[in-house]
Amino acid sequence: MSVRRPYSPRCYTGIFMNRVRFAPSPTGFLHIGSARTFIFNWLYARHTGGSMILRIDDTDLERNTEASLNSIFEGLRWLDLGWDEQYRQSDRLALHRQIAQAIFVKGLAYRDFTPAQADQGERRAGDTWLFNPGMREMVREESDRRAASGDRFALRYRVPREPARQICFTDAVYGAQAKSTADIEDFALLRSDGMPTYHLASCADDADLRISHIVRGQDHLTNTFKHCLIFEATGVAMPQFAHLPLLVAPDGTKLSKRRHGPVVSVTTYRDAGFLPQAFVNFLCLLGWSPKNDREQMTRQELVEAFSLEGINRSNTIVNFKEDDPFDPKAVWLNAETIRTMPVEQLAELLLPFVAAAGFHADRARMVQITPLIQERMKLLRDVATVADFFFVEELAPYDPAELIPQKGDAAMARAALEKARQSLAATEFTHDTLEAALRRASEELKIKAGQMFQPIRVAVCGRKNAPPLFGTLEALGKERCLHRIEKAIQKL
RNA sequence: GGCGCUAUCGUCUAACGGUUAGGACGGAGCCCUCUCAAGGCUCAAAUACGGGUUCGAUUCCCGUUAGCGCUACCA
Repeated sequence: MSVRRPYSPRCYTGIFMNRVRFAPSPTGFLHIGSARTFIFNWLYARHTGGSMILRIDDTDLERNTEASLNSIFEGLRWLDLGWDEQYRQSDRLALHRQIAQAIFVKGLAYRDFTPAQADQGERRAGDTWLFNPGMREMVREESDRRAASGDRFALRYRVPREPARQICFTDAVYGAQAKSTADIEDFALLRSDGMPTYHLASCADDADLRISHIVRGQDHLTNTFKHCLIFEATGVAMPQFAHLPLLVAPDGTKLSKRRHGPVVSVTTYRDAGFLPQAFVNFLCLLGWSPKNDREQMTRQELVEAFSLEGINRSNTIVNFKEDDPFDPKAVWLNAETIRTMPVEQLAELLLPFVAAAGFHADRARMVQITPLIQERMKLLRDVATVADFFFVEELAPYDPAELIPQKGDAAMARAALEKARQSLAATEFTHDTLEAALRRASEELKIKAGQMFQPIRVAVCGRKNAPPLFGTLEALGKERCLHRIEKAIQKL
């Protein structure tokens, strides 16, 4: 968990410094949509030299879980972006109640003693509900008397009616927005258990933390009118809003764990061997573009290129399938990142995946193997399927027919392997000498080089498709290669 | 139902009213090549529909359709 840091000196330089926040509620694992929201906030903060604030919005006591909180921190830590300040809403309840009270005292909110509706299924969607009759108009004396007598109530915002008026704001992404108060219901500020609702807590904290830009999912676009009313009632300046298009599944429905499974969880990508840098790059491209056809970008390039103007307005499909849970673009970006990574660094990252697959390799060994598999991996976990034969003593059983070369037969395979055994036994195991020796051997046998190499490849790797032969032989070492060739000859 | 938002290749997207509608991923093919990759080249693939405005609409306006979001003490 990140330590709460004091304001950096730069923050003292002025009240005009941008302040953005990411405010997840700990009611589930870190969702990729949330991760994208975090990233966009972070990029905006870094691009403008502002501050990034993490605020845990945990006012829903019923649904909060410790596991979920851990998952959020785990996911954010993996993204490796960091933040400047950290808060927890549940530490700030006094502030929320104080703001609610202030709104109530101004007459802009009222007590609603109607019991909470448990039977929402009964309600027909046809009705437009605005407020509970009798509650909005209740005289203050009666309201006070019932409250004093212990009747439970929710505190509701008294949305202006008769005359209704337009609530307006300008969204940095969606442009000018307006909605009549005639279409806004008297939303709750405090629940009957005294806990603040999301709307109240969020606005109170945004105001108190002097958030300058609220960058969040488009599902909040219509909620923003309510938030405008709260900011107005509180008498603070409104922040700027920027709503992000939603991430949806290939069928167009909202991403959800229940329907779409682990593909919506950030840790799934981490565990499969995505690199945070590639994953962040991928998420940035969902609903934002630098408008210059750039796609592969470093973190620094993203910070420099990011702008709210580059954000799109339509929902974005995360293109996963039942049998292939990862968006091909994400996989490609990851593979590109793997390919351009320094060998030592990649080798280091691969070690835990090797261990997770039940193999053993030390750092030096991994550094030796990595160049051979680097451009053959899309995800770090692929090391288990691409390099398995480097890690085992005895190869898993394979079909001896694989040993037979193109346009050849078992006799040719046998001749090639026997020649190889003899030749390799007398050869120094370095790439160039191996190549020279085996090419010479194929010439002596009067067969094509490819017909010579395939039986050897299958003999030492246990399959036809494998890394380049000479480097592989070198990495495997003479003893092991000769042993495997011997076993292959026996199979024929 | 009400209110709001959105609509360019399969997907992510570009195109301050004038382009053969561009790029990327994925797909197909060819080249390279010891297999597989990687790399190079090529191809297929889009402005939801209908009206306007305009000399000219992907672009501006209206409508239709579709999708998404919000909608009584979830966030």
